[in-house]
Amino acid sequence: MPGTPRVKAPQMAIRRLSMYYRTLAVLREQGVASVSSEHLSTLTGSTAAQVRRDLAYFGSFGRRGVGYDVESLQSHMRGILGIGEGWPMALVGVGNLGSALLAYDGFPRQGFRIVEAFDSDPRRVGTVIRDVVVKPMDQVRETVRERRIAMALLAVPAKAAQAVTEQLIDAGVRCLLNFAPISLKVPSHVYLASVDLSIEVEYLSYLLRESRAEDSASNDIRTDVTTMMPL
Amino acid sequence: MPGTPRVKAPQMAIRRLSMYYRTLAVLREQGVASVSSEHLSTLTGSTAAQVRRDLAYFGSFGRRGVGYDVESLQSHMRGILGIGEGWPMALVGVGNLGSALLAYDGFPRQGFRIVEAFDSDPRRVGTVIRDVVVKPMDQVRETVRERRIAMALLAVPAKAAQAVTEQLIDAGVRCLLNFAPISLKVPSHVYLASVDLSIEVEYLSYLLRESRAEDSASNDIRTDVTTMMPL
DNA sequence: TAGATTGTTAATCGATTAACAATC
DNA sequence: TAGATTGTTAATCGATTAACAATC
Repeated sequence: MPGTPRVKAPQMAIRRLSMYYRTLAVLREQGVASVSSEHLSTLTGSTAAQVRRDLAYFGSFGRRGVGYDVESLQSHMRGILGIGEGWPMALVGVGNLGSALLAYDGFPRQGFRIVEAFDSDPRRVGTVIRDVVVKPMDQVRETVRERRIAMALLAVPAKAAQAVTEQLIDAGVRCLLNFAPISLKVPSHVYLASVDLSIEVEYLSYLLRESRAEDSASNDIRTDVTTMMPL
Repeated sequence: MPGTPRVKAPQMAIRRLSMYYRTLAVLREQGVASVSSEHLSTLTGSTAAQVRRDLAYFGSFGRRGVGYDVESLQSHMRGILGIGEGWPMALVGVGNLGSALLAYDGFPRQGFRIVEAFDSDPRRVGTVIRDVVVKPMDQVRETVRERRIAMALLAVPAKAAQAVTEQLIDAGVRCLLNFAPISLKVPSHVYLASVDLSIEVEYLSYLLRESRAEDSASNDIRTDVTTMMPL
């Protein structure tokens, strides 16, 4: 059964695939024709073993003793990740973040396009951002169904997120990228990824405190000594 | 040595701590005084065993047979994560995304505040967004040092990201939250977290393709049968 | 005391790393 | 052929889950 992975690839391996893809695109622009797992690993901050292991989940794309053809490997990654298929996406919530997502050029560059936007605020409904007309929430169902939109971006307040999620799923959305700081419940046939800014910042804050706690732990010893010295 | 974890907590455990904290805040608003690991796990989409294991990395905060005091546990989480300490943050890159980050109220609500913003575009320099005056890049060093800013948000184009990163680190920044779609290289004393929208969307795209491939794999059988039928 | 629920230890699971035979 | 580098298997590492003794 070609195309079917023997063993399921770890989530992190898929994410690294995106990194490889991106790096291969840069190499290609630079006119580099061939790359080794070693080279690719230094460029992506991975290891050579991991690059080979990650790729092996999906097939064998290189030549022993030679390396990988940049163009061919890139197009394999492209195919696996579904890049450039022009997936239409819906955006719900056109506040500050939502507007920024509409304007984000990273999506169209990878072949993902926000083709519909919705908001519950009547003042926003009807406004046009980047050629997209903001529609009211009660048109979610019809529009998503009609345009067969499978992916949606959720940029609404935490309190509204679960209800909107259910609306979207009911309309046929299969993939959700959630920006609201809340853990959404979705049925098992729906895929969910989350971008949670608070979690990221708090994680950094934790690391910072921890490193300072370590510093002061070793400082304690010095402090102990210092207390024996006259001020 | 109190406060020092016996075993290092996994990165994911820290991130889940943020979720617990957030959920505890909601429970407290609702006037709930006590919570069990079981209850907390259903609210956060975790498991009871995981909640207890995660907390155990940092101490023992509950009472056997009773559960956890919501207020006390929340304040422990707050302390561990460094929430509410009023960390001042710098933002570099005041485009669409950067502006949205400046306006994002989730940061101040957790006690993280963007107090300085920088941009290389002279047209943006001098503009005021949410009481923050956008400064030119050549003031990064002085400003970050003077205000002892340890955390920075990076919302610049991928091509500029590495250079800006080095500028920030040179100025004394210890934590970076990167929004540019590139893998940054940082020295080991600097902490880095990344929000990469392309990776998230491509991950969802992969899952969607994979699920459809599985469908069509079973469809193949049906299709084989169908080809034997007259059109 | 009996029931509940934690904190912790041991078992399981999964992902990463290392090693190397295959082969260009 | 000798050198290089892949693809794959085995070893290691780390995180999650399950079980249960401690104890409220």
